[in-house]
Amino acid sequence: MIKEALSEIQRGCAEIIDIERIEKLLKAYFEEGKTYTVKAGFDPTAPDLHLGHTVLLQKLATFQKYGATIQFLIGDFTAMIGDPTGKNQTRKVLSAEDVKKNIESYQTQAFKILDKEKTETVYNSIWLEELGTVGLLQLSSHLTVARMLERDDFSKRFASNQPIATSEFMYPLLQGYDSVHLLSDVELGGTDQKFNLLMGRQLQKVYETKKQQAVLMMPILEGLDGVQKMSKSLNNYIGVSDEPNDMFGKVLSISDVLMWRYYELLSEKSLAEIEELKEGVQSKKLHPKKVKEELAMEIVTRFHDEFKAIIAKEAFSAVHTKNEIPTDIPLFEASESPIWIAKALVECKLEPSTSQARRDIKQNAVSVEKKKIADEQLQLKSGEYILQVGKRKFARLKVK
RNA sequence: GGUGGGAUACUCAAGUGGCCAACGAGGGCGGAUUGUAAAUCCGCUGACUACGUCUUCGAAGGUUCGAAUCCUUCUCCCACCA
Repeated sequence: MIKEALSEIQRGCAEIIDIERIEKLLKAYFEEGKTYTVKAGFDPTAPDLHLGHTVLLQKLATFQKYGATIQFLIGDFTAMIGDPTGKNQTRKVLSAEDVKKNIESYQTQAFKILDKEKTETVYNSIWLEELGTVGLLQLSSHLTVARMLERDDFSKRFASNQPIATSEFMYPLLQGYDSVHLLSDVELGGTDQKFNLLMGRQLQKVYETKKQQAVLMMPILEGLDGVQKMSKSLNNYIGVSDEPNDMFGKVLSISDVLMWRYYELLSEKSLAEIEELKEGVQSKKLHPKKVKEELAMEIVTRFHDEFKAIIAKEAFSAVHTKNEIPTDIPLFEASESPIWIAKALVECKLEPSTSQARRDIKQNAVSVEKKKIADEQLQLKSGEYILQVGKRKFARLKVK
């Protein structure tokens, strides 16, 4: 029982520090029903969650299954500094208002995965504001500049003469202090958080809390391109609020190699099952596309429901396999009649400019009513048209 | 505070008076192929109903028939010294 739980917890992890402690916590839970706390911090800067975030959330949900209470820490105070991790630039400071605004949307999305009953939401502004200047100075005496510069991201920035704000040095200390205050048993974070996470351990010791949190690090999920980390700014993400059709399509668009990564980190299937699928594909008993579809179904079902997932799958196959036109295309109304095709494409937001539209027409990428057009001077007279650019951009246009 | 160097399109990076809407690479987009996979090949990649016009090379002025390129001022960044 404990073993099973432990292996489920270990799955997909990049690194675990002090796994013995986790084992002890599990033992206490199974044998005596004792619960424990798992802390995870959230920087309320990105109100739109994507699958990269859910890797961590899913792991938290696993802990909840095995007796943990999640300390869902909103870094409303630290967000005002901005986590320097992985940044090569000083981050813009968020206003208190922005922070507040983001939290709500963040949580509604997070509770699609987490069990609300076993989650305790805490805000670090409460104790960090109380800390005061004296407390802050005491806290900062526990970390030397040399130690701080050991950190990869800082040392790189330092070496390449990029600015590092003094406040950024405070970030790991404050995050660590959160663990002191919350008496966390375990803390979860991304691999990029290692330094910050370990700081919590160290500070718990310094402040004699009689706890030393175990640290569990999850890998950073790659985005759709398979190379860079999933992020909104790189536009390579699958958002938890994406429409079913979009979500399904995006999963299908990832590469076969990346698919296994997603399986490991996002699927609920057991590792054994995944291994079986892998072998099936390798021995050519299974078509990789089928396997990918299965993953897409699972993900869409999680964030929407099974019915919608089935619809999405059908819509996908209609459009891409049978080459039909999707049913849910946006409708636009032309500003004039007749309207020049290039202008029409811009008005339907299929193209950013008439120049681009013309180029695409030249390249044989534009269809009207499923027929490729070659004449870039084409005028659309009154009627309704289905316009298409490339393989996946559609719009319906009404010309008066 | 002193002395030098730099800022070019989404990113990196050429270009030092006309041949520059600006080499090249990456990315992106499109076409062929396909499973909206990978790999490969080809084309496009400032705007404008366009063999032309307009706006772009940190900002503002100036010199010139003509400037990304020269001059002046300003802003930001960096190096070395203090």
